[in-house]
Amino acid sequence: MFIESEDKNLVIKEVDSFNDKQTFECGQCFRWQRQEDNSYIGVVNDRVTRIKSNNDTLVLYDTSLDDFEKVWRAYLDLDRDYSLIKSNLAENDEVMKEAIGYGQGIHILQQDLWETIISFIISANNRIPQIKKVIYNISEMFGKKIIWNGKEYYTFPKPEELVVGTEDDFAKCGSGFRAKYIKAASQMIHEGVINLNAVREMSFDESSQELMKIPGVGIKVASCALLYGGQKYNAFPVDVWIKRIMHYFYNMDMNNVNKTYEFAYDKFGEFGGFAQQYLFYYAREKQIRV
DNA sequence: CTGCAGGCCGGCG
DNA sequence: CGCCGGCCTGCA
Repeated sequence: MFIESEDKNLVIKEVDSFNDKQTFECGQCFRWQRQEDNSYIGVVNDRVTRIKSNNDTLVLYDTSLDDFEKVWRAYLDLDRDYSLIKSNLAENDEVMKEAIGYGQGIHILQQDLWETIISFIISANNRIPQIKKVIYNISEMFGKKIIWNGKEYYTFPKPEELVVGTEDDFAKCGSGFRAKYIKAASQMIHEGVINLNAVREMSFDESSQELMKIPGVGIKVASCALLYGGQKYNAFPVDVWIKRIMHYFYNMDMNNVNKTYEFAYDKFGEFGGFAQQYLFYYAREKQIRV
């Protein structure tokens, strides 16, 4: 991988399999918006960028090299050996080989743990467009305004910024019955009842137990938050799509989620999170139904 | 108008 | 314990 600076843009060449659509639309993030030219604009921390991938080349528009090194390089997970992960998962598993073929360019973004906790609380029994809308509204109401290329964007509010919000405020953002969970999560994390720095150091089992002390956080929400925001790569979030595909591919019982979690943990181990992403993307692309 | 979405909670057997 | 109905809200 090497980086060229052209005008105000950065051109990253010989990237290890990064595909923008697959990465931004595999269900892990809610703040990337597809543009008319199929590039994606996203907000991370207090930075904004526009990204377009083309085979092994990645362009970040209106982005400085300094920001790339400080934010985007790690966030986009550009230094990981995805070829190694894929060959490990595909070994002796025709099903995974097939799934990987559909999402070869998926990267697991290294997001902020606090943001993923709130985002996936909002995701419960909800639809993706609505989840995105609620997160945008919350950012607009409680985050900081950023001007980028003459347009307004909003940071995702930090715990101290969100904790001042009332349940009613969150409901006005469209979060529905999850408003009380957002309120509780903000308080518990801001007051240190849940210490995210400590959570980051824990194993997946310990950290998920810790996060599930937050109302509105069950095993699925905890797994998502920890995989996407806590770099716990053995997490294997089981949602409806994963239930379907695990039934379809591995003959798992649709209504025995615990067994699916056990099976995935044993089978995929430290690569569970990556396996989940390939399976999820495949299931959605192929619209796998029971 | 019903049904339902990337789950979770609480009450019941 | 495991099971199951209900849940904000918006959209098909």
